[in-house]
Amino acid sequence: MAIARTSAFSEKDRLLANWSKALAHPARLAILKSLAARGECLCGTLVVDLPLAQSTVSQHLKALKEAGLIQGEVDGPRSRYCIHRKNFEKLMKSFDTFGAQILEDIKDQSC
Amino acid sequence: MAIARTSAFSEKDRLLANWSKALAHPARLAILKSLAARGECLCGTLVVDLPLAQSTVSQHLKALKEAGLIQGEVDGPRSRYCIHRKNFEKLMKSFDTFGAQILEDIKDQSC
DNA sequence: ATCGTATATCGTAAATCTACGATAAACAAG
DNA sequence: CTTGTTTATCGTAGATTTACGATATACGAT
Repeated sequence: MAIARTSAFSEKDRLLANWSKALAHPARLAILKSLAARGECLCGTLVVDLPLAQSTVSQHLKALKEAGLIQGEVDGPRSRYCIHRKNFEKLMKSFDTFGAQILEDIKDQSC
Repeated sequence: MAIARTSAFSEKDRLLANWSKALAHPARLAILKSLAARGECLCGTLVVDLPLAQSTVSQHLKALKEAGLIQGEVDGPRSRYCIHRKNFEKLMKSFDTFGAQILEDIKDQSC
């Protein structure tokens, strides 16, 4: 972004845009799917699943965590992650609401 | 991005990530909502709705068009845009499928 | 205490994104 | 044909993203 102009938009739009950004990389989608399929899992497990360096995976995990979509707990020298169910549900609901409104609005349009 | 590594991921994930990226800016969300609410509309109309310069709005429109979420037709010296209903429906379906799978996977998990 | 393992963070480079003004292009109107 | 209007594109600056290796940190094990 340049000279972040985002403050000029609605809170709702900014939130949804932020969540979209969290999903806007295939590695992060893959991480979410992996976490869901495996239950909770260690960073190291994700690293072997992904074609990325350990530090890069760690960075993507941080992004997902900051977006609130996953949570992590320390387990000895390891980190165990899992999906933040409540927030993930909120995310999906937001998308759904957004999409439903659009589709409702255009349902009688010719274009 | 650096040295785009995206080719290493599944086609599906890349597609959804790409769509997410299209939604990952409040201006583009605002444009989609505006287009839906107004039916089709001119670039100029969007410009007055948004706190952005004309060239910036045009850039966002281009991004949405390249993502397939809107379509535009030339109308004299103007451009008239509207939502690409079919692709938008696909987008929503993709999100829904993705989210539903995750939620299904984690439904019995304690985390 | 030392060593090994797992993960986060730092530093950095390249790519991309976002924004703007300036300009080009396309057309209607006169 | 010239003028004015509308939109796209170009050039550019600054911020952010993505990636990696190297290092720091945290802890278990010996």
